[in-house]
Amino acid sequence: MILEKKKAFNEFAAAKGLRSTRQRDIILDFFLSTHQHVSVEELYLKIKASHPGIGHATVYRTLKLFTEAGLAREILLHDGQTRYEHALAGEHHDHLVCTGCNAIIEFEDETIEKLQKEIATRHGFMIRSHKLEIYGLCAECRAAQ
Amino acid sequence: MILEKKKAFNEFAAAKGLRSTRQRDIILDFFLSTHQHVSVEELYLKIKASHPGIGHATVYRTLKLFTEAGLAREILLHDGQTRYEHALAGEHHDHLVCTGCNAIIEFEDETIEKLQKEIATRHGFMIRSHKLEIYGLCAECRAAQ
DNA sequence: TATGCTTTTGATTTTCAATTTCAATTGTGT
DNA sequence: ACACAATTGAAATTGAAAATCAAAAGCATA
Ligand SMILES: [Mn+2]
Ligand SMILES: [Mn+2]
Ligand SMILES: [Zn+2]
Ligand SMILES: [Zn+2]
Repeated sequence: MILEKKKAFNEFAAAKGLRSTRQRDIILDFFLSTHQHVSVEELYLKIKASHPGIGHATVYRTLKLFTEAGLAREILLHDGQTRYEHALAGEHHDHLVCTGCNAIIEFEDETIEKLQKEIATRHGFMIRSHKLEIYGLCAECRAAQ
Repeated sequence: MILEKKKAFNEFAAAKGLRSTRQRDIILDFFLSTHQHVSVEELYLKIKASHPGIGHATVYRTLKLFTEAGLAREILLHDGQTRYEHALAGEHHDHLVCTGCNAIIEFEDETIEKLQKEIATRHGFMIRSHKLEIYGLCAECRAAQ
């Protein structure tokens, strides 16, 4: 799993003529070992603990590279922080976001996806991407009210 | 239409103990006479032309008030600028956003709304709001390719 | 292994939207 | 008119993200 992702990134880097650097290896290791939906700052701080030399800019740049390589997906929720999640080829999902505890629940709905395509067709629109986010309170936060 | 909105805001202001000010009247007039999905900066510049004294901060603050009052809805698309649209009581819609010409097409789909509720229920989640944005190219931008 | 060229890095600066600050101004009840 | 709280707006601040650029590192070649 992790090895496959590393291989995929190496192939992407080779195809693009990118150099292999210690920093990119470290950032990839940390990214692959995080939970989903990590923010750049969170990842940066985690890395900094054991690799104090690595800078903000490199983390920002490298996550963009991972996205380009298809390993990561950028998530922009309503809190002004860009987050990244692990992207799996051919996989797509949307998010339920708890405004109480910031938990994120993933879901997929084939019917919703299909209806979106129909709406786009009806308007002569060609879909490139979409985002569906449902904000509210998760079961625990509702109980804690 | 416009008079009703003004009345609605006055009632909200009265209930909240807000004072009636020249600035809020002006900003409301301009907001009500704009097209949909206006950014704060766009609205500020429009107002500034005839009312140079009005400041950024007041426009920001007042649009937040309109949102609280239910006259406006905040829209955060992928361009880093908060936009506001006219909110109509009981009305909801989502957006097709053209990345070519920045056109925004509105749509409603009862089935999608219903499916979202079902998904939320399945996860014990209480919905407070949601956003569905479909990004891509509108018919004209496709043709112009 | 050394050379030379190019990419990459990271401290720092810059950007930009949005918010905060706070002294001056304004609205409102008395 | 007065008192006092709310409001305003210029300016400063914030925070995320991008840009800058000299130094460091990677890599092809000798
Ligand atoms: Mn996810
Ligand atoms: Mn709209
Ligand atoms: Zn929660
Ligand atoms: Zn278009």
